[in-house]
Amino acid sequence: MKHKTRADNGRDNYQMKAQPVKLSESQDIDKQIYDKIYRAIIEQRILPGTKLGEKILATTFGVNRSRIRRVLLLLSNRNVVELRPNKGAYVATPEPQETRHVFEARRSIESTVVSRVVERITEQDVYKLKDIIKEESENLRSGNRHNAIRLSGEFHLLLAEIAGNHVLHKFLEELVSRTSLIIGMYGTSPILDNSKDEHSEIVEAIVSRDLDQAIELMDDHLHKIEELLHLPDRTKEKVDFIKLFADL
Amino acid sequence: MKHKTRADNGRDNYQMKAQPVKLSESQDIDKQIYDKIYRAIIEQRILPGTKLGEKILATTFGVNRSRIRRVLLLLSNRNVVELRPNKGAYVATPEPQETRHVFEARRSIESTVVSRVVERITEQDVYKLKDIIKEESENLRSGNRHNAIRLSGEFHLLLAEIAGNHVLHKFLEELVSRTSLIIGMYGTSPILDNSKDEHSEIVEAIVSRDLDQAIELMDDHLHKIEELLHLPDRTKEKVDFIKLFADL
DNA sequence: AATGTGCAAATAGTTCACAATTTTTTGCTG
DNA sequence: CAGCAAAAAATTGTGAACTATTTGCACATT
Repeated sequence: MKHKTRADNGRDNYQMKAQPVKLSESQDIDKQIYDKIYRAIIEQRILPGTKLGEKILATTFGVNRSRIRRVLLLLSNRNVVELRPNKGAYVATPEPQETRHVFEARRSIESTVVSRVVERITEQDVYKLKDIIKEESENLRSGNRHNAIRLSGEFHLLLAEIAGNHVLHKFLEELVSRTSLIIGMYGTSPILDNSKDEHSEIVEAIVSRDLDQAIELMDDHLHKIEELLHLPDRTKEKVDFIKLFADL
Repeated sequence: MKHKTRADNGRDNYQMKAQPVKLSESQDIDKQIYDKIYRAIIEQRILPGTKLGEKILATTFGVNRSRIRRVLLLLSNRNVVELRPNKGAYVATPEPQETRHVFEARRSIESTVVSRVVERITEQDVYKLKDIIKEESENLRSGNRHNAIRLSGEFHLLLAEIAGNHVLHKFLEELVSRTSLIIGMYGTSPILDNSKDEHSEIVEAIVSRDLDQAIELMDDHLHKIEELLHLPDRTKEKVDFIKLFADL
């Protein structure tokens, strides 16, 4: 009961500051650069293993090298970029083994996501989901692979958004991008082709509020992608000493 | 945070970094500082909201300020620290709402973890788990709260390690530390007291290979913690405009 | 031809001074 | 002495110079 005279002038003082919120400039710049590099990687415009030199990136984006370093550090923290000390930053090259872990994690998280989505989905959300699927198949038909890849990821991320759990959404963001890298390395063509239909089925199950069915479809979908990967058979594989000992 | 390689079983994957690799020196320093700050936070030696000044940290650890900045950036990327532009770094202060998301994510991930653990657990693992539980209750009895908190988290992380999925382990690491912060802000005393018994029950269910029971116990355990939190009722709360708009 | 050595260029990593911003202190006024 | 404003101090943010390490290349050696 300390704020007695809030009726008149007190209140106005606070609200004066309201409008000009203006996020800190430099944080924005960092994020923009981060997003651009991130996007280029997950759309497979830059392939796994490619070196990301600091200088060239700095001049490309017209910023100081230290900014680039900061961004690369964060990208590496999300396993999209690999930082080799004194060597530089490289687009991450997921190991075949990593695949199992990533997909298991995805199944775990996305089944929870689907449960929440079944509870919370609105009509508007359905439109958004169908929009993405439509775009996905259009881009696929017109041969725009880059967009198709991104969109097939965004379908899953939109679900996480609808689920309304920020934590799960953020985790899934990382998993989706790692999946992109994995597909970039070991993917086969049917993966993207199947994707859009399976996405449709999942949406159908969700709108008919059939939780078990929706979860199962999601699970199958993720299993199928994993199975369609062409992982090198490590037992028969000829050892690539160069790569193996590159940094030891 | 650290897992010394389990000596024997190469049953999975990643031998984590063999002996003579010799990490780049400075990476090591960074990690040490990161761990120290991290630990201090999750053990609640530094409370949520505390400012982490760059200069004081730099002199404390006897390093350059830029090193501290790098570490703080990474800590903020894991939601343990909040970076307010031009203001500095602060120990994160989780919102009540965040709690729901964190616990939902934990239940999702840890039920998967438990499934894998039931499949893979060895006798040795059981010893390790029981060791932690024993230490937990000893520290609790002797009033060493800091250690008790950390150990109750490490129980869950050890399970994730046994599960053998690095991705889930890393996610859980973040979730456990955020849980520590949440308990630091909204925790009530019974949380830690119950913890060790519930951990024991979970281990029992796991060793008897009772998957359903194990999952249910884990789920209940996490639910119970969440329920024991004393979250402020946001709907009745008077809005503090000053604080709310402090930085806009 | 394959391996080794040394040097120069390129690249990554660190440091530090200064710029920008916030916080604290001080001093003034009613 | 409360309230405000200007000045001072402290802190965060940036960029560029400097150091350290790696890489590429020419040339020498066996």
